[in-house]
Parts: sequence; structure tokens; C-alpha cells
Amino acid sequence: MPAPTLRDVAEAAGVHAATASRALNPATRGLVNADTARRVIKVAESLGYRPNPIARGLKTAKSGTVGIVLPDLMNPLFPPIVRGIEEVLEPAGYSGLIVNTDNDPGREEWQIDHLRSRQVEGLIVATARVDHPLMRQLHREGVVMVMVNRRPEGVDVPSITPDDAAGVELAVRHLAGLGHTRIAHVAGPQSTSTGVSRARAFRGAVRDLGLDDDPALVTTADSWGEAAGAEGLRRLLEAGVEFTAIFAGNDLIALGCYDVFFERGIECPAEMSVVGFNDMPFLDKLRPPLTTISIPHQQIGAEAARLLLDAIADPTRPARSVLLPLSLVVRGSTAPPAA
Amino acid sequence: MPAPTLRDVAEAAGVHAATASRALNPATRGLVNADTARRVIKVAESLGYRPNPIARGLKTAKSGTVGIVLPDLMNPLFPPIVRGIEEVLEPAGYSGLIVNTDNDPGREEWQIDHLRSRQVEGLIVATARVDHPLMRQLHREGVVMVMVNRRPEGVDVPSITPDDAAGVELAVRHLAGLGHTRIAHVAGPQSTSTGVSRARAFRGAVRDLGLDDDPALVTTADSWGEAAGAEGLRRLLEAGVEFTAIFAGNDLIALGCYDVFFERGIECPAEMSVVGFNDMPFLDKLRPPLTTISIPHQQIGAEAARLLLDAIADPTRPARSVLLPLSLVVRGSTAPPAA
DNA sequence: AACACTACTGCAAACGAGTGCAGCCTCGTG
DNA sequence: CACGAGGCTGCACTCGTTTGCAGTAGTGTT
Repeated sequence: MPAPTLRDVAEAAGVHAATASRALNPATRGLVNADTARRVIKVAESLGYRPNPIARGLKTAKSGTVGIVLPDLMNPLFPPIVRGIEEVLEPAGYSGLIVNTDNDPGREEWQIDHLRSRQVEGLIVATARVDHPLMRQLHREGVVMVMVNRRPEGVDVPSITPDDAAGVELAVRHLAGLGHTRIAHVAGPQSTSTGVSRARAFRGAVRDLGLDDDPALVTTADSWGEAAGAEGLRRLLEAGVEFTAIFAGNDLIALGCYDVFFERGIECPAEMSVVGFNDMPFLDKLRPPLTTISIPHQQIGAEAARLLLDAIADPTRPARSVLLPLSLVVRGSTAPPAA
Repeated sequence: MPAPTLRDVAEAAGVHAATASRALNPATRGLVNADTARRVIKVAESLGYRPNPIARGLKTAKSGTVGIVLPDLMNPLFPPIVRGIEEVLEPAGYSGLIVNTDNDPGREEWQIDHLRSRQVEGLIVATARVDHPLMRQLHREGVVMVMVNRRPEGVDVPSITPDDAAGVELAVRHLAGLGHTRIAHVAGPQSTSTGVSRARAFRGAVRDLGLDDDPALVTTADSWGEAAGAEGLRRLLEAGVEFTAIFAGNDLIALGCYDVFFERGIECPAEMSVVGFNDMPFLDKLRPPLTTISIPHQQIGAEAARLLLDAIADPTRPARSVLLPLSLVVRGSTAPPAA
């Protein structure tokens, strides 16, 4: 009871393997007599024939797999993206091979090497580092790929990114609408592209809305985590700067702020408002529930996969990039400033 | 600049492809002259040769991939498990193909079919449904697999499960140690194996510790979510049963209890203690931070992968199963009962 | 009736690596 | 010097599928 092969099907249908192959492949089906094709298909079905993708891949140099390169699957940001990716890969007959880089350049290189040796047809790269000689090299070598969450500089690669600038403006406008005029920003690490773009957008929004544009109001955390966020807020507080609201570089940094509120007895949102960025799961369970900017992660993944499939189908097509709109989720961590 | 093949290496080294193959494969290296082998290896390296796993797979019927079947990657339970799995798969030269079933039996069957046609060498199955004719059939057909989070009934398949009963006892003992004698249980759905086993363990622990064993103290939620948990606690409250602590079937159910506390003005932990189960991420950010039972998810994944690799290496080996110990994480949601 | 043409099908050669078998050479032994 | 035994290496086939090419039969045109 080994799995039936194409030959078995051909034999049972009384035709040559080549004919069976053509009959089973929709693209070449036109080359064989319609009756014969029908017969072959029926036999294949009754035998429970499944084409062996390995053999097929050997001949066609296509593996039907794409690599998904993440910094860390355990970051709640990524599962929805992966989900979105698979949502479009699957109907197209592709599968995704997921690897974690832990943001370690050496590991990233090793993992991508590993993926290439597995003959992936394309790469979806979601790592956050801002420079990437590796990407540049891969692109030169003709590896088709798309980037997620970051626009590549100088490399002609499709990318799909959330419209951070618009999101930041949404947040700042919300705060300003509540009456805040002195808003602080605990930015993410400036070695990441999102870190710098959000910080830049923050300054822009503050100016556009005519709020206090005081450089002392922004500090940068040295990682995207809670500890670094807490550290950042402490710096601001200890510098004696006055402000009534905080725009955090991401939700984790906002959570770090919560820790500082607790440790210093600051009431949120009565004395201090915060807005995060990303809309991680379970933010609504916090006290107070965190107001944040929601990113359509799943849609990002889906769009990325679509772009990749396009690029695989026609590698010469010029790199198209997509900017996805974000939305503001108002919860309990923002309120008008104390009079 | 196409990737160099075995032939290219052989040619460059002045030997036949067969010799090169043997030289490169540690298992057959002994068959060739040591000097030749060294030379071939050096040439291969300098050419940047990588064996094509597709071609290799065709001949050896091994794909170097295993399937990972999850209900839903977006459930925070699974990423750490996946991480653990890849942690051991990777050094062994294997990769994991992840699929989501959404707990839909039809989809599950389709997905597993898909995996099999991709020639996976084994399956790690982490779906939660309690009956599984499909598993039985796969096992009969000789598909090697291991189950995670659930012990299969009647099928001789290795499994790796957290020691739920011990975990439940840890929780109840903690509450009892604080002085609680009337502890309620909002159980998970009894259609899932963990739902029933935790409920059973709860009754056992209560009896063992000599606490009030009142059937009115346990209710069951009809899903593992927050809404269902809230609903369950409301039922208990409205029935007028007296109790000072709650053991929730999982963390989400505990979160549902938080919602009810908020809506009825119940002080936690002053008036009511709660303990959850699973130790999801960010539980420490809640007010109060949730006391819960921690499951070593990553270790579970790693252990599962090890078991699978063993089974692949020697399919005749009898199914070995592992029960992993859990631990209690005491945070702010538990305190002695109000006097 | 010869011709071109279409429509179909089979043959055989790939794809890249693994492997049983046979042959070669060399060495050691009688 | 002849013979056998190892030690290495090459030949050729295999895995399951795709695909260029050639061949056959049937149809229509002149």
C-alpha cells in the first residue's frame, strides 16, 4: 500500500505516464483528448492519487514553499501576520516555512541560508533592523522577497507597511482634542526604522497641531520592551519636564509606563493619559484599558503574501509597495488633563 | 550562477559524482579514500555547494519536514510550543510546517492531507478535540506522530501533556493554605479533555484537603473564553452560593471573573481570591496581577519534537509518554479570606 | 491522390542525488 | 610468478514527474 504514483494511474487508465501527467495538469490538459483526460482524472481520483511535490519540484525547480523570517514568533505581533500570510498562501498551493532570527544578524543569515537550501521560492522578511546588507545581497542574487513592517532603503523590493505616520497623527490628534498641549513621547530604539519614523511623525504632528514642540518632551527607550519603556518615562519625570500625556512608541513601552505610574502613585488617566501603538491582545483587560493605535496585522500578512506570489509569478514586475491605514482604539487610558 | 550541483563538485575535484556523493555523506565516507574525501569536501566548500534536499528527498523518501497541527496559532498558548519544537527540530536538520485547523474537523482533515502530500515525515498534533477517529486512522496507516496537550485514548501514540492534576492540586492547596475553605470552580467546557480532567482533579483536591465538597460550588463555562467565564461566575453568584475563592479553568475564564468583579464592585483579592491556569503573557500587567499555574509550554514543544524524532528514527519503538510538572505563580489576586 | 495540417499520444531524456554491482588496481601471500 | 583479497572508484539505474520531440492517425484542401 505505498502511495500510488503517476505511473500507476497511467497504467490503470491504459495510457502513458506522460499523457496522464498532461491530463492531470490543468495547464496542459488542452493537449489531450477530453475523454482521455476525464478518464485519467477519474482513475486518479479512485486510486487516491496525490502528485508527489518533491518529484515535481525536482523537475520544475519549484518547491511550493516560501520562507517567513521573523524576529520572534512569541512576540504577539507576529501570529496574526503569519495567519494572514497563510490565508493567501494556502489556496495558492503554497506553504510557509517559519524561522526565528531572535534579531541576531548571524542567526538571520544562517536561517536564510537554511531556507534557501530548502529551495524556497521566495521570502517574506519581517525583521526590524534598519540596515541590511544581507537583503541587498539577496536581492542582487535574484531571490524574490517582500518586506513587512519596514520600507527598504535603496533596495528595489516590494514592501508592505502600516501607515505609521498617519497612525501617530491619529494618536496625537486624539490627545490634542482632549485638551492636552504638552505631550511627551517615549520613542522606540532609533536603530529600528519604525522607531525613527514614529518619532519623526510625532514631531510633525505636534507642530502641525500647534502644540508645544519642546525637545525635552521626547526620550528614546533602548528596546521595545516594558523595562526600557519604564526607564524612559523615569528619565522624563526626573528631568522635571511638565506634561499631561504620553505617546508611547508601542504598547509594551506603554505598559512600562503603567509600571512607573504604579510605583509613583500617578493616577491614569486622571493625572496622566497614555496611548500605545499596535493594539496587542488583552490590552482591554488592563486597568485602565489602554487606548492605542490598531494595526491590521492579518491584512498586512495577507497583502505581503499576495505581493510575494505576484513577484514569484513575474519577477520582472517592478516593486510595488503598499501602505495600510491604521485606526485609533479609544479605551480608558486617555482623558482630558486635570484642570 | 545557478547553484552548484554534485556533478559540478565532482568534476572540479576530478572524480565521479558517485564518489563525491559518498565523500560528502558522513555515513558513507569510509568507502572512499581519505585523501579523495578531503579534497572533495574542500572543493565542495569552496564552491559553496549545498545538497539539494528536494533531489535527496526524492531518492530517500525523506523530506526533512514535519507537520505541526494547531487549532489556531493566534492563541498565545501555541507560539511558545512552536518555539520549543523548532528549537530541537532545527539542529536535527528538520523544519516544521505549521497549519491551523480552527478546530474544524473538516479543515483538520484537509490540512493533514495537505501535509501528507507534502511528504512530511511526522506529525505533531496539538488540537484539543477529545475524540479523533482521524488520529486512529492515521496511526493505522503508519503515520508517525505525537500528541501535545492531550493523552489519546485507545491509540498507541506518544504524547506529551502537562500534569494538570498536579497543577490543580497546587492551586487548591495554595488557596487552602491561605485559609479558604469554600472554593468555587468555573470549569472549562466538558467536551474538552482538559476541561474534564481539571474539574475531576479539583474535586479530588478539595476532598483530599478536607474542604467543603459542595456540588453547588462548581459550574462549567461553555467555552474557554472570557465571556463564558463571566457567565459562569454570574450563575454561581446568582444561585446565592457562598464562597471566598475561585479556581478558574484557565486564565481567560479568570479574566471573565475580573469583569464580573468590576461590574458588581467586588474587591479582589480582599473579598474574593482567584487563580487561573496557563500563565498567559501579560497577566502580571493586570490589576491585580493574576495568580496562576504556569505551564512550561516551550519545554512541552521541545519534548514533543524529541519524541517525534525518536519515533521517526525507529517507528517500532513503543509509544512513550511524558507528563510535565507545572508550577504555581503567586501574584496579587489571592489573599486570605476576609474575616 | 497527394499534400498539409491538426489533434493527439508515446518515447526518452531530463532534474539532482543515492546505491548495488562490477571492475580496476595494488598489495600480500604461497 | 600466480592467485586471491581488499580498497576504491566508476557505471548505470532509480526515485516520480515534466516536457521537447517525433510519430501516428484522421481531416480537409487542391
